[in-house]
Amino acid sequence: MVPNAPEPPPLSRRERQILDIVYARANATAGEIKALMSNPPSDSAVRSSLRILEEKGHVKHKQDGARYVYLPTVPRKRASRSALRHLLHTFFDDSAEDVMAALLEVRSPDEDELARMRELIDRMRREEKDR
Amino acid sequence: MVPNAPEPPPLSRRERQILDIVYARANATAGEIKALMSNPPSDSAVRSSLRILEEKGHVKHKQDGARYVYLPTVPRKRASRSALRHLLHTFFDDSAEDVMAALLEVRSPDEDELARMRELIDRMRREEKDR
DNA sequence: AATGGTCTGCTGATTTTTCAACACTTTCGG
DNA sequence: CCGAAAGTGTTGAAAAATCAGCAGACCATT
Repeated sequence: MVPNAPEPPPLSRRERQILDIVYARANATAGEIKALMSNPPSDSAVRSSLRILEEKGHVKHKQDGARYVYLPTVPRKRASRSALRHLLHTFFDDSAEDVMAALLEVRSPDEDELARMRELIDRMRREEKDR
Repeated sequence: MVPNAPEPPPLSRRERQILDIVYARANATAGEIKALMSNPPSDSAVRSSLRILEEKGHVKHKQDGARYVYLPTVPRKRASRSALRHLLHTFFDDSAEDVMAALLEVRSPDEDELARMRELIDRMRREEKDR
C-alpha cells in the first residue's frame, strides 16, 4: 500500500458517460443527454442515472420551467486539472513535455494556435525569471 | 443520436483502476497491482479482475516463472492519444492551447522543460512551413 | 375541457460487477 | 525433504449498476 495510491474511479460506466456529456456541454437536460448518446437507454433510465449522479453530489439541477437543467457541481476548470493530472500520471510518466508532443500530434494546431501556445510558454518563462 | 456520440466507458470501476496501474507501470504482476492500491481487495479478487480484463482483451500476460506479468494489449502510445482526445473534448472544447495552459499550471515545468516544449512547437512550425 | 407530448419520481426486475473462499500448483527457505 | 509463502483457476454469493414501466405532473394545442 503506497501513499497517494489510486482509488478506483468513483463513477460507474453509465454515470461517467453522462457526467462527461454534462461537462462537455457545460449543462444539459436529460433529453439533451439522451440525444447525444449512441445507442441510448430509455428516457427514464437516463433520468434515473442523473438522479443518482445528483445524490452522489456530482451534478445539481436548476429548474427551467418544467424541466431540469443539470450542471456539474465541481467547476469544469477544477475537474479538468484533476483529469489532466490523472492522464499525466497514467500515460506520460508525469512529463509535461511528453503530453505536449502528444497534443501537437493529436490536434495538429495551425500557425496561429502554435504562436499562441508558444506565447504561453514565453510568458511563463518570463514569470520564472521574475522569481 | 449524433455521429461520434460517446459510448459509455468499456470498463467498470475496478477494471479501470487496474488497467490504469498496468499502463502507469508498463507491466505488473497481480501482487504488484494489489500493493499499489489503496484499500485493496483480496489477492484473489485482483486476480479475478485481471482475468476478466484479459478475457475482454485489454491485457495479456507473459509467464515469468510461476508468475504472470500483465501487459496492456493496446500500446501505451495509442491509448494515451485516445485518452488525450477524450480529455480535450470533455474539458477543453478541443482546444490544444487550453490544454497547454492547464498543463503549465498543473506541472509548473522548470526552465529546461519549458525550453524543450518551446522547441517542440518551433519544430512543428518549421514543418508546417515546409508544407 | 380533452388530448397529446414531455417531464419527474419511484420501483422492482435483471444484469453486471465485485468479492473471497477454496483447491491446487509452484517456489523458496530451513 | 517439508512446510510456508506465493501464485493460478474456479465458483457462487453479495453488492452495485442498469434498466424500463408506470403514475402523476406540467405545458401547449385544439
